[in-house]
Parts: sequence; C-alpha cells; structure tokens
Amino acid sequence: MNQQSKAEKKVGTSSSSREAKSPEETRALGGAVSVGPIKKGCNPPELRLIDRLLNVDNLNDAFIKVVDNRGSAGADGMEVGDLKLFLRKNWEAIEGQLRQGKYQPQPVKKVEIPKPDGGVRMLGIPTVLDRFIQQSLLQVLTPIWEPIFSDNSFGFRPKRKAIDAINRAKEYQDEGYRIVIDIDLSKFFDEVPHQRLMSKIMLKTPGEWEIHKLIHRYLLTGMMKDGMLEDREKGTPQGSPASPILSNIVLDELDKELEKRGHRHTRYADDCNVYVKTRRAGERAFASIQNFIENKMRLKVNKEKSKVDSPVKGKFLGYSFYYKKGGTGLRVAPKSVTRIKESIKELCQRGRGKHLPKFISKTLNPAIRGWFNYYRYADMKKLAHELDEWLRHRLRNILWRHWKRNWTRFTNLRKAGLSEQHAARRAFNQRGPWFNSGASHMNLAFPKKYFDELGLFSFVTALKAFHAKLEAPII
DNA sequence: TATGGGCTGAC
RNA sequence: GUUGUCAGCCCAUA
Repeated sequence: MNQQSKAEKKVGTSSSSREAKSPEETRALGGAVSVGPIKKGCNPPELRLIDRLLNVDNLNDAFIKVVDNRGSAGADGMEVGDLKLFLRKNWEAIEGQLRQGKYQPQPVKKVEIPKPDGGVRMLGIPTVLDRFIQQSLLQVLTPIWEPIFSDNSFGFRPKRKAIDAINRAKEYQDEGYRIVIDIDLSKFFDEVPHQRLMSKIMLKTPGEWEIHKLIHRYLLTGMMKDGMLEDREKGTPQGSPASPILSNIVLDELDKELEKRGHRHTRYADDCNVYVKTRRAGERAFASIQNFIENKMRLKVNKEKSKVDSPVKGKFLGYSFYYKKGGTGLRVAPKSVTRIKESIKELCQRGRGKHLPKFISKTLNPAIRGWFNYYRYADMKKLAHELDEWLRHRLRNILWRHWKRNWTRFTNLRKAGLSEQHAARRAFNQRGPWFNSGASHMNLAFPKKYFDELGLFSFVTALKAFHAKLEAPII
C-alpha cells in the first residue's frame, strides 16, 4: 500500500506514462538539479570547512542525493521535491546563518519502525532542509576522516562491505583465535557523549567554529513527543545523514585502543568483536575493555548481551561460523534463514491470487535474489537444496489453492498426466492445502522443470553459477 | 563508462 | 508517520 502510493507519486511527477524514462527526461532531472539555487563564488580565502560546505559542487552532490529520495516528507511535512524551490527562495538567509554559526536546526519528528527481530527502532526524522545540510556535512567530513579510520572498521564506510568484516573474522579464527569477545554497546546511538565527540572533531579540524557549532546544534536538536520538545544532552539523532560518520568518529577511539593493545578485532558500527585464543584470556580482556569503554569513552556496555564464547555459537552480520578440515567455514545464521522464509511466506500470501509468472518475476525473484546475493559467500550447498524445495512447495500451495473446486483439481491433475483413478483420489481428499502441495501428486503435476521454465529463482543454480564465476580466471 | 528505476543485506 | 549511511545484485537508457 505504501509502495503503491509511492509508485503513483512517481508516475505522477514524471511527464511520460508508464514507460521507461527517455534519456532526455533523465537528463532533465539532473538538469533541474544543476540549476539549483546554490550560489557560486564563495571565494574561500583558504579551504575552510564552512566554505567547503557551501561549495557549489558539494551542495549539488548533496542536492542530487536528497532529490533521489523524492516522495518522502520531512518533519515539517515538506516534500523533498519542493526543496529546490524552497532553497531558491531562502538560500541567502540560510547561507548567512550558516556562515555566522547561527543556523538553528528544526526539531525532528519521532518515528518508530519495527526491526526485523521484533523490536522497535526509534528515530528522529529531520526536516528536509536539515537532511540536506547534514548530507553536505557528511560529504565534507568523509574525506577528512576516512584516512584516519581503522582498517578493522567496516560499517558505514565507502567501498567496505559486510563480507569484508566477516572474512576478517574468519582470518583471525584460521590463525587460531577461536574465542570471540562480542561487545554489545547498549543503545549506542543514544549514549554518544557530546563532549567527547565534539572535542575529537575540534581537534581534527581546528578553527572551524561555524561547523563545530552547527554539528553541536544538530546533536542538541530534540525530538517532538506529544507536541512537547524534548531536549537531548547525549546521543546522536538517528535518521540523519551525518549520524553514521559521527558514530565512527566516536568509536574510532575504541579501534585504536584495541590495536594498541595488540588485539585482533573487527567492528561494524557498534557491533565489535575481539578474537582471542582462550576463554580465560577472553574474560580478562573483556573486563579490561569494558573498563576502557565505560570509564574512558563514557559509553555503556550491555553485560547481558555481551559474551565471551566460541564464534560457532554466535552470529556476526547475519553469518555464523563452523570449523572444518580446511579451517573456518561460513554459514548462514539460523535466524537469517527463518527470516527469509518468513518473508517469502508473506509474499506468497500476498501474491496468492495473482498471475504466477508475473508474480515470480516481479516480486518473488527480486526479493530472493537480493537475499541470496548477500548470503552467497556462505557454505550452503545443502541449505540451497532445502530452500529450493521449500520454495516450490510454497508455490504448489498457491497453485493448489488456485483450483478452488474439487472438479477443477481433478481435471487439472488429469491434464498433468495422472491416471483417472489417481487424480480422483487426490482431488477429493480432505487434507489441507499445505499437505496437498507437498504431496506426490502435486510434485508430479508440477515438477521442478515446470518452475524452471517459469523462471523461478533457484538457490542451487545461483550458487553453482556464483562458484563457477569465483573459480573462473580473472580477465 | 555514466545516469535512472527495482530488490536485498548489515547496523 | 517509514529515516539514515554503506554495500551488493538485477533491469532500463545513452
């Protein structure tokens, strides 16, 4: 429903009908962006941050990124598409405020969204204008901090993928570090101490007081709750473009400390794993690290969720580990498997009445392909088979329910080549659809080949193709 | 190689 | 009311 209204909006804004955009139209979108209201000629006396922030190129980049997201509204209800107009009218005033360090961000709108594990994530959505300014902040901060960040930090960083972090963990285990200290920072984003964050930023970019003030004001902007404004004295606003890099700036201190102590660790956002050789060493190191985090960094460690244990038992970024002859193997964490099954199940329920080939190609395949592309690095030969069969079972279930009446079932089973007697016995049984879709007559009526010809995604073939590609010579 | 659309995953 | 960063893949266009 949400997606539908979004899609309608998109069709409405585009001048052509439902066809793909012509190159002229796509350029027109970019062209509209380039004639934006941002003034040229900041003539920076030196490369000061405020000038870089106000630099036309930076702002245009940010602008393009924000405009990409058209259709979403900010805390003030302004549509992103209207930002261009708004900026054209008000840019001079805003620029002046930014230069004098007087710009005041608006309160964020509080929103709760469900997490995949069942919990809720609270976040504050800034106004469209504030998202825009924070985006340019991010683009200015990134080149400054990116070279400083640790090689063991993988979250929110350009050109760094989750699988890199997982492979790093695998390397440690191959070297014999087979106990992991899983450090859970409780509500990390809410606990970020402003003073320490600000002093880090000020040390790295001395003299940029307008920017420091701007960042500080973003840190201080409160959330609207029941019409009341709540001030914040710690934490970074989740939902703002600059929050991820701010979190990395804070946790960089942890990376550096762990490296100084000679630990092997890998970190993805607030998910930090330290690898050691024995449990005893792990317990000792954990106590010491916890002390550092809480006393030096002023963050909270969640002792309940943190643990020192074998990596085989835990999960990291959706993956888990196991040990085999050759060393450490990756597998899909059990929770990730149940999650994809749940979402396929839901998709199938929604797509029950729909045209099957279209349903497969338009909704089912893209979803499954996305999941597979993330988890394809795991050893999942067996799992791929299981998922394939489970998936076909689900689709046979749809097909069986499609034949609403007993005689349709009978004639269709006959058409599929079953004998009259066999078809009759199956068509008129009293079992439920899930039983029938898994039973032999539906396997006969709709063999694997049938779904292959429909173009249904197959985990097994995708896995084989991926491994073939891996082993293929480069060039 | 670059734009634009879609989908998924991590946090 | 559905945000953010990052990444991957698929598709379209030149």
